[in-house]
Amino acid sequence: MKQSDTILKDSALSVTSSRKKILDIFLSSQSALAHQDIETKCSDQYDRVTIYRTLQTFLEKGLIHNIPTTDNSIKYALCSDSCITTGHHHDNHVHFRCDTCEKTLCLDDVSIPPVKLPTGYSINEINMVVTGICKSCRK
Amino acid sequence: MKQSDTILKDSALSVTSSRKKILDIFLSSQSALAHQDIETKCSDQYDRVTIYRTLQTFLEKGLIHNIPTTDNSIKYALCSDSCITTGHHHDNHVHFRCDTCEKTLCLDDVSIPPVKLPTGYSINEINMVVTGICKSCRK
DNA sequence: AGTATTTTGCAACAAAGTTGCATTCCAAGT
DNA sequence: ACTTGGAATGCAACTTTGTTGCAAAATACT
Repeated sequence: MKQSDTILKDSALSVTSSRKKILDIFLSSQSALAHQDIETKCSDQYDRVTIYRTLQTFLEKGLIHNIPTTDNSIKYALCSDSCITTGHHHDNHVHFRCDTCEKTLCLDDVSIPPVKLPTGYSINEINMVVTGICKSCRK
Repeated sequence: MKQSDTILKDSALSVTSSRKKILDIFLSSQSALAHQDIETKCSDQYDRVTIYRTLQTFLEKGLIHNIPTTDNSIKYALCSDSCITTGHHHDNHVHFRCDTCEKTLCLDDVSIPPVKLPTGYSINEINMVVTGICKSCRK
């Protein structure tokens, strides 16, 4: 696993303690995180504004991608390695939200099936979020 | 097209002017609406709180469904006729957000393609949001 | 180490959403 | 049509979430 320092440098970002911390939180998290989650995990170590700006920066640099939700929050998740290194974004995987543990996961191995739209529509991005019960909660 | 009165009664909701108004707004709208849109279209005729509660009620009764977004808002759209009358929810259609006009549409005729998840995951709901350029903006 | 540039924290603000409660409105039965 | 119980609304106050400007601090580069 890459170190946060290296990842930041590779993305042409200066290495600051808040960025490292937030990136580490993502690296060690199994599931997608909302701004609020980050704030909690930082144990109020950093200013709210800093977290907003850091997430914004990470998004712009393609370190993380966001996942649409229906609960007025935005979930963020690390882009996979290939996604980071190539620079070009292709979040072609399905997202899963568990109704039980309420975690949102990237199913990196499940790619979004093709869909055919009526004539006249051109496709830029496709997002697929599946809800249900996840593997861990199923047991 | 059903009258708002009838729809409300069919859903066992008492008929009030705010509910009728909000339902009418949905009935006459081509695209999905956010809370803010409703507020604007009501021209401040009703309290913000009333709109929140009305949308909540409509959601619970299955009159409308919500569409996930990545911009910290929730879009709501009318459920299709069959969806309303049967009572049982099956928003099996694809949503489209136009990057140009920024409207979000229900593509009622486009159903979500099946997706296969790894063993252990059970599916409850699937949401698919496609972004791109819509028919009207394409011209 | 010194310095230009970025990043951060603070303060103040704006917007979005929630809650409790008194008042008003609706619908069901007479 | 009138009454009345229960539901819906509006208001006020509040919490949470997100934004902006600016001074202070940290970073990267020579």
